[in-house]
Amino acid sequence: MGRSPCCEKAHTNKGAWTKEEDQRLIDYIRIHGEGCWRSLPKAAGLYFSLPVWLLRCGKSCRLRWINYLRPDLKRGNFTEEEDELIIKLHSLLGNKWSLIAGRLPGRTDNEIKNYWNTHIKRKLISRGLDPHTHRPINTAVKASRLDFGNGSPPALPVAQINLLKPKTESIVEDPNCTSSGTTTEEDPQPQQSQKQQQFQIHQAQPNLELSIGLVPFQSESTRWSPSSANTAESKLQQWRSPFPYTSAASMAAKAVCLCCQLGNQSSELCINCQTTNWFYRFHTPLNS
DNA sequence: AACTGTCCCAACCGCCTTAAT
DNA sequence: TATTAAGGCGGTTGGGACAGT
Repeated sequence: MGRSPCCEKAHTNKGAWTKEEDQRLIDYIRIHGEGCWRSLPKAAGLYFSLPVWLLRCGKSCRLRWINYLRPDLKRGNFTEEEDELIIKLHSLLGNKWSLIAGRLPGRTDNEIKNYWNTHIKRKLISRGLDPHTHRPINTAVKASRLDFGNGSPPALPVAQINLLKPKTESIVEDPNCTSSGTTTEEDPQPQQSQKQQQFQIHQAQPNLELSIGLVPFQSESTRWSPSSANTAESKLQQWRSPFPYTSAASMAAKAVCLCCQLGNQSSELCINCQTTNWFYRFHTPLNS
């Protein structure tokens, strides 16, 4: 019945890896390649090997290889370009670290996750942006009241307006707020209850999950296929596909310009999007 | 020098999905 | 088809490094 266990859990090592363990793992993967972590520990002599008992489960081997030993890892500090790209990708994908890592060659999901929690969060806060929602912290509630200054929102193509329609449920979790509960830098809650706030914001704001379809010039059928439309990967694909990006910076910059295009079809990078990750234009009068 | 607090990151934990039996 | 464990992922934690007192 079922699979046989890869190792005896009671006899596995935990904690920091030794150089010897690392070397055995590297040697094995150099010869046999990645994959089949299940059989690796025994084959690599990491499991029940004498004279030194080095006991690691396949899961631990995989983690060690992916996050630390892989030869294609970049190491070193993140560049400004990488910072911005991570911020842009996070605004689209949320805490999908593996997807974000997939767009940053040489970086691991664990590395990006750590870097986000230790650096970028603070960076966004210092810019006055909520690291969960990527919206301006102080204007979030005010902006939710749909004050468009001249009394009407910026013009959007009809198909895009449909995509931006809020869901019909009265209270729905913000899809961009599914991140960890570890953050402690939250602003103090105002008098209003959280549910009331969610309701109010949700009533007034575009559905961010849907608004991610940043592909104004694709046909409706290719942009919104029901089977794939809701996955983070498909959103990213939709966002990325029309442009042959040549660098992280151009990729990130183009993403912002796309946001502008939602409103005015202009290829110019608007100043509001530059400073507020494009949410600005939906919440605040452009000329105020 | 010793202590304390903070930062950082490697590694672990637990859950969900996929695949083997 | 049911069962079971591997694989993969995001969240969390432990401990070393460092700075300040």
